Amino acid sequence: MIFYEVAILNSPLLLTYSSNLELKDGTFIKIKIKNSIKDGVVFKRVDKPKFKCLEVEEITDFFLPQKYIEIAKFIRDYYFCSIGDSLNLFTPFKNTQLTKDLNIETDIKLSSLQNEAFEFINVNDTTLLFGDTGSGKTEIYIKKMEKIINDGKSAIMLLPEISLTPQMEKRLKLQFKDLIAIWHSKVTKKKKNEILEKIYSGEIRIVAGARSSLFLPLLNIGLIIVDEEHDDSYKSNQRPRYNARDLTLFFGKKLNAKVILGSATPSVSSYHKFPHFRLKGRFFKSKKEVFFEESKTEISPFLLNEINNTLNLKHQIIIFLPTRANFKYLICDSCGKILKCPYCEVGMSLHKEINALKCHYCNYTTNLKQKCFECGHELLSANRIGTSEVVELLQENFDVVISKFDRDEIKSESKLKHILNSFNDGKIDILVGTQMLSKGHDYHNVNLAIILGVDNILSMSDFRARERALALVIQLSGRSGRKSDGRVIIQTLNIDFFKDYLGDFEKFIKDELDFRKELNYPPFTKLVRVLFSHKDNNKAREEMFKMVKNLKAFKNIEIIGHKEAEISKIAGKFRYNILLRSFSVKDLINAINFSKTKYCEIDIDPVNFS
DNA sequence: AGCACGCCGACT
DNA sequence: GTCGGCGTGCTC
Repeated sequence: MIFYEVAILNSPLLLTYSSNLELKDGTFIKIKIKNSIKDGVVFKRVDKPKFKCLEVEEITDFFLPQKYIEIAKFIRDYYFCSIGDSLNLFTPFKNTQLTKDLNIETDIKLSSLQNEAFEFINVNDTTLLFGDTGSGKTEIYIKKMEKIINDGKSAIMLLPEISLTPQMEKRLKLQFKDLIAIWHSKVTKKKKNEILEKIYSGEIRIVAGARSSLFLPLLNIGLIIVDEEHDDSYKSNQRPRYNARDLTLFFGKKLNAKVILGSATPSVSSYHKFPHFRLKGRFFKSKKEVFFEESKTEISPFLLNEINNTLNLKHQIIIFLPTRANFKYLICDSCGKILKCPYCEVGMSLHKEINALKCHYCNYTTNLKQKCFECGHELLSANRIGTSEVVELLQENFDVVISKFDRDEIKSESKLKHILNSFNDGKIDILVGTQMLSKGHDYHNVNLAIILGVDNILSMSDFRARERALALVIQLSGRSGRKSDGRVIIQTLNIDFFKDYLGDFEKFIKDELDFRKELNYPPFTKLVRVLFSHKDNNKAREEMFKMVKNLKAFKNIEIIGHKEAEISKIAGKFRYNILLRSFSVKDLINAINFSKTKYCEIDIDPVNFS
């Protein structure tokens, strides 16, 4: 009998099992635990233990190569999860892969500037491709992928889930035919299995997809591209809270693959860390005019007039708002309290079209209440303005087709395709939407982009609020006038900020880096959030204090704050946060390892502080 | 006494 | 994670 330590997938356990056979580390097996069959991965061979142990139930032909196990260990150590949780991210390899020599040719011709970028990528392990909207980043990606395929390797291209646009898909499929697959959460299980079989057989050599694509079993990866690298959706918001963009660099080093990070509005930290190539200019030379309206969020007579003029010219309009639904909480006219979710400390959002109140954190839904929860008063009024209300308001003023474009409206991929097609075919005149609007969609005939409520993003208590707000406004502005002249109207009380930087994001990054250096913020330091959540409020608070006390014994780390979370309750659990900072990653990780308690969740490099 | 529920510790 | 043991507390 040979004994093995086995990592149980999706579990903190590492248990010992036996087998007559010699098993390689990384072999996927089935084992019995408390009389039920679970999936496990052979982690390492061990000596015969003192306790009696069970035999392995089944040995599969799935496995992870040694280098991937090393990556999994890194994820375990860096993001503070069990090896089982870390291994669970990966889709295993299967012993049938074949490598085929291929010679493909795309019909992409690069401009001389694009060729310069191509050469720049060749001489650097990691490149930040800082290219304006429409400057031709995708052509460079395609050309690079073509070369990788002809070198006998494979490639992964990461995109934010939401920006896996039908256009991008069409474009890649046109160039790479059956060599490429698209992978994201909305692909059906059946389709995913088909894709996997083709990855195993070597038919598929490129995957373009959301962050989970990084963990697919492509053989001999030579290139990993992270498009829209600034996007926060690369960060997972469940354990392990990894950031796929950051992990890409570790994958690149381990697998000896080239990494390209691309964005028109790169993150301040990527700009600081990696050599960049600047791609300026646009293919469709067009004029763009930016106007500011110094006001709070409202559809003003000025905006109505602008909309009217654009419609008269038979052009289309996009209108952005920062949150879905009506972003509208009900407030009691008598006691002034906001109607809150019974399970979360957040206001219930008004969804008029289904006559309901919804909690955007736990999804609790209730009928539209007529009375105040607190005092029973019957006159409730709403503050703030959301997509539904804008649609309603515009519909009263204009006899045109107006569609919503947010997470409530776009529930499936077919719905996304349908609305985008209708919009590009001119069947819809105005699109009113949230962040979704900004994600790389190619609207041909949009001449007016209206940006509302950006001050809500700018004023968030988060050191990246300025970066996020400016990037969003630039991305949205890029949606207007892609093939003809465009107008952009920004409603804000912070005109100076946008005026200074809208035309020069690089200047913003440089100023912001000075600012962050001064204030000891990333990328000059490392931040960690530690979250405590428990249904017993006292328990959650006490656990936080326990860890704060433990942490005080360690040097070179700073406890920036420890307090009740901004959203103090979600789904019935009370929440507390500790925010830590250090110049030394090592000291920080060490301190956490020796201070953490059972109920804490560690969030390294957080993007969300609430 | 009998049963439901929730907490906690073990699982190899 | 998930299961089962056990203690608390309520009902018959």
